[in-house]
This record gives sequence, structure tokens and C-alpha cells, in this order.
Amino acid sequence: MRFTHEVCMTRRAYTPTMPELEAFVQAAQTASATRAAAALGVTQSAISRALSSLEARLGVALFHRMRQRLVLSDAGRAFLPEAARLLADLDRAALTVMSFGGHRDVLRIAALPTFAAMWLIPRLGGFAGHAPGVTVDVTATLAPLDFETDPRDLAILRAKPPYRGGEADILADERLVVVAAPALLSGGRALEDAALARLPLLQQATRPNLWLDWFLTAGLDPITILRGARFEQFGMVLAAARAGLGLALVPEPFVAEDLAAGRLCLASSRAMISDTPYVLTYPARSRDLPAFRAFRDWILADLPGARPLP
Amino acid sequence: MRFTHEVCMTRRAYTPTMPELEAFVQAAQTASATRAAAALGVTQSAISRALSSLEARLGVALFHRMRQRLVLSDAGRAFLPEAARLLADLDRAALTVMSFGGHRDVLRIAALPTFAAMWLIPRLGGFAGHAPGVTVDVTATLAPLDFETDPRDLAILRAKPPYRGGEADILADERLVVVAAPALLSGGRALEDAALARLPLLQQATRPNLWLDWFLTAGLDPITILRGARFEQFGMVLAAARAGLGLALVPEPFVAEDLAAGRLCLASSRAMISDTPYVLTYPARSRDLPAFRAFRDWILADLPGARPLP
DNA sequence: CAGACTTCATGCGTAAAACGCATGAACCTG
DNA sequence: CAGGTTCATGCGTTTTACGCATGAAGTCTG
Repeated sequence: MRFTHEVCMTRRAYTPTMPELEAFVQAAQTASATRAAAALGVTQSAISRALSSLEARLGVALFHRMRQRLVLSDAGRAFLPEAARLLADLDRAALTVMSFGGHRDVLRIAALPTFAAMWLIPRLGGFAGHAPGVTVDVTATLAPLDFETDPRDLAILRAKPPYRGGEADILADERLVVVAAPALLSGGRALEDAALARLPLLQQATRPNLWLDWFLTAGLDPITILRGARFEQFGMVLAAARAGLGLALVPEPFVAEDLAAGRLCLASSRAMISDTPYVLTYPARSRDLPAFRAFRDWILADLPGARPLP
Repeated sequence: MRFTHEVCMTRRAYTPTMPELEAFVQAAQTASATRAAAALGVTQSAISRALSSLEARLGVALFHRMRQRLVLSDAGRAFLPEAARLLADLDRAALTVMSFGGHRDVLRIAALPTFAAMWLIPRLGGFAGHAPGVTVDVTATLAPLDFETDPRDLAILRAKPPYRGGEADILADERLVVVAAPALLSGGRALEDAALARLPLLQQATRPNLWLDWFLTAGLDPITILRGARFEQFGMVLAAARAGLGLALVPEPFVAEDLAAGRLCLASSRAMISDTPYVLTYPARSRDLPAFRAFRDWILADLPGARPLP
């Protein structure tokens, strides 16, 4: 016989930890430790261990391991909605409390990930000179923010009217260009569209229609546009292009450095303007923030095409 | 200027950790890092740091530090009900999933803390001989269990009819005796009640009426019964009694070892039976568990006064 | 059917988080 | 004013979480 006893009233041994809950919810929703790992930014090993420690802690199997797959057990199926809701509620509560003003000199910016990494963040040095006392906190988003509950001060997204969140400035049209590694282009010279169509066209998973739109504006049959490797972010597309794997159709601001450095060349002499410009959106409450006003003044001045909406 | 950026979509930096949430809720409810530490079984230092890291993470002050005291801020006041509810919901969800059968050979017992520590756990060696293949998991409780949602298999509490949870056996009446350190009693001899009343009477915070009942049954004026230090648990009361700080009125089973070892003496020749006996309560589903049946058979046989209710 | 690839679990070692000890500053009380 | 309290923090230790590498088991393909 063995016995364990836990006589402390609080700090219950059965309360899951945050990493355990997150691992469980992602693994349950994807049916895969590997995919959960990718989603959470850890290794598959970390997911496997978190699931094991959660099951040990609760004393119940949450998954059946069937032929190298994770299948939810009855207990796991019952726990999943509870756990998912708890994580969502916790994030919402945290966001709500964060909106209690925080630090007056911190500007909280949400932006598209690649836009942030490749355009905004490299330019923040300029904003530092413009507003030396302001701290910037940049987070990623793919979706418009609900400023009623989200504490962040502004978001930079691609969007069309009507702009959620109440107020918006157009920052820039999205001007897309075709680039490639110099070795892929004979002599590094731009090609005609018909010639472009014969090369591998690198695909951006969240923008599946880009090459379609490109070739339609050239009056060409788009039937071959899907030939080429597919990636999830423009950053990955650019890495593939630099590696000579094909042509990339990407927003011009993202490739300025690579073009200047000669790592990439323009593969076409024309550009395409998409129908969804980059927009700065913000709640009315941000107008009261000196840090926000400084940022808005700076970015509207810095971008030639930027203009406040009436 | 400084800027931080967090471009990973998941594993949000603003999601509080479990230690942070628990520290916050306890500190908010007790208005004290020191009392929160005691409640959570960590040091005051750990609480202070957890609060600081939570406030840094959320970017907002949850407390005002006013003259060495913690006072909830507006943000903290808003966050507290959310955080408390989340922790309670998480525990409930965990308990619910734990009731999906777990291990068939584990018997999950909830018991009063001092009863568990001083009576039940020392006897579990006897149960080991009676049922060698069973693992016992003992946790503390002060309140009756709701067996609809609680996965535990039985609870041992003091209770009067009707017994929540459906089924119950009387284990023993609560027989209370007065004990003291030998040095407090001249020659270690029992005293009359009138003489007892002149000594410090150690108080048990959760049983404020014990000395009142004791002296009323002796026909004495109970006006002086509150004189003596107060403690939260019988274990603490006994420690104080052993230290010679006064008389302790405690359940007889708790002092058997101290009496046998001479660390304490009976200070009165009579005992008092309280109106709430020790009861074993359990849900109908436990009847199907061999481990439960073995335990029930053992404890009913082991205690002379134990009897199943009709 | 063999080889290449996938998944999940785990030994080992490292990094990060959580914590305790001790101390100090600020405050309160007798 | 001395002795006590609280909360914050420097420093070091313990514990947790994780990554790397590997193996077992399974799937897919030529």
C-alpha cells in the first residue's frame, strides 16, 4: 500500500498550470502534439511533457494514443470546452484590466506581423527622435481590434471602409512588386509578364489571390499561377525568393532593403496596387494621449501617401 | 526611447501565470502580502514578487502601497472578481474531469485537517494490511463535499443529519477531554471544574463555544471562558498546551499519543460528548468501488462506536 | 518490401521561473 | 525611542519548463 496526503487547504496539487492548459487546448484542437508545438512556439517535446504532467496531475487520461496520434478521451472531451473558455476568459480579463490606463508614456501598437517586423520596427528609430520620452510596445495582430475591450492604443492593418474602431487614417496604398534573386533573372533584368509566368511563383498562404490578380491585370490566362511553394508569411516568402526558389509578389516596403543590397531584383517593371490600403485605426480615447498624437503626427508626415480620413 | 516588440501570435506575454493569479487573489482578499503568503504556503517575498511581476506584465498597478499596506486600485478592484472566478472555475473543471474514473485502485478521501493528520493518517498502516493493493489519496476539507461535482470517493466530517451526499455512517461520537502540560497541574492530578476555570483556557477559533458548553454542563458561570490564546486548528491548540500555555479542550483521539507519552495529562476526570459526531459520507457511486468497500469495512470494524445508518 | 518519412515519448542537460533567506526602509504602538 | 510590524529587494538555491537528440512505432511510396 501507498498513500499520499495533501493537507494544505490552498495551492491545490490538482490545479493545472498555464503551460499545461495551453498545451492541452492546442493539442486537443489540432489532434497533434507537433501542430500544437508549432502553434505555441515550443518544441513537440515540450507539448508531450506538458500533456503527460497534466494527465498525471488530474489522474485521468485526456487522450488515447492511437497509432501515433492523439485522440481525445471522454474526459478530455469534457475538459476541452472548459479549458478553452478559461484561457479565453483569462486573456479577456487581462486585456480589460490593461485598459485601465497603464503607463501614460507607453504607446501600445498592434500591427500585422510582417509589416511590423519589416517596415514599422526598423523605422521606430525615427520616431525615437521625434518623441524621445515615449516607450513603444508593439504586438502582432491579423484581425481588427475591438477597442472596447482591447487596451491597445492603435492598430495598423490593411482594411477597407468601414473601419472598425471608429477612427482611421490611410497610411499608404499597398503597392506590390515582383522580385527575384538575380541568378534567377538573366542579367538581373526585368521580364515581360508572359516570361514571368513560366517561372515558379512563390505563394503566400494568407493571400491566395495575389498572383491571380497580378496576371489578370496583365491580361494573361492565370491558369498556371499556383505553381510554386507556399508559405505562411511574407517573411518566409522573401527568404525563399532570396534563396532563388522563385518569384515573390510582395509589398514594396518589405523589399526595400533587399533591393538596395542587391539580394533581390525587380523582376517586372510594373507594380500593382491592391484594393486594401494600410490603415491606422484607433479609438477616440487615444486622441487624449500625447504619445499617440506624436506617433500619428510622425507617421502621417513620414509617409508621402498618408492622409487622415475626413 | 525604448521599444519592445512581441510578434509571436500565441503564448501572449500578458497572460498571467497561475502563481501570479493566486498571489493576486489572496493578497487582494486579505489586503496583505504576509497573510496571502500564509494562506498559500509560501514566503511573503514570493507574494511580493508575484504581485510585482503581474503588475509589470499587465502594465498597470493593481495595488496602491499605502503606509506598508496593500490597497486595491481601481484596476485591481475590477480584476479581482474575474481572477477569483477564473481560479474557482479552473478548480471546478479540474475536479470534474478528475471524476472520470481515474485509477480504479485509488481511494480518494477528504477529511478534516486535524482529524486527518492526527487520527486517520497514523491509522492507515492498519488499512494497508487490510487492503494491500489500494492507494489512498487524502486531502483536507472543512465543508461537506458536493459529490455531484467533486470526484472524491468519501469524506469524513463532523455532521448532523441530514447528511449531504446521500449516504452516511456514524463513525464515532466526538468525545472531548481537557488536557494540560503536567507542569501546569500540581502533581499532574485532575482538577475540579471550578479550579479549571482559573487557568488559561486555550481557544479554538473554529469552535468558539467549546468551553462555554463545557462549563454549562458543569453548572458553572461561563463568564471567564474566553481567557486564553486563540488558534486556528486543534494541532496548534495542542502545541500550545504542550508548551504549558493553558488548558486544551480537544477531541480525545487527538491526544492519545501525547497522553501515552506523558507530554500531556488529563486535567479533568470527565469528558463531554458534542452534538455532532464524526461521520463518513459518500456518494452512491462509491459503493461500486472495491477500494471503498474495503475501507468502509475496515473503519467500521476498527471503531467500537462506528455503525452504519439504517 | 525496403527505405524514407512521420508521429509521440523520453534521457539528458540547460535556461528560466519561482522561491527562500536575509536585510533594509518605512511605519505603528506602547 | 525601542520593539514590533509591513512590503520590497539583493542574492543564491530549487524547481519547473524546455530544447536537443534519439528511439519506437507507424505510414507512405517507389
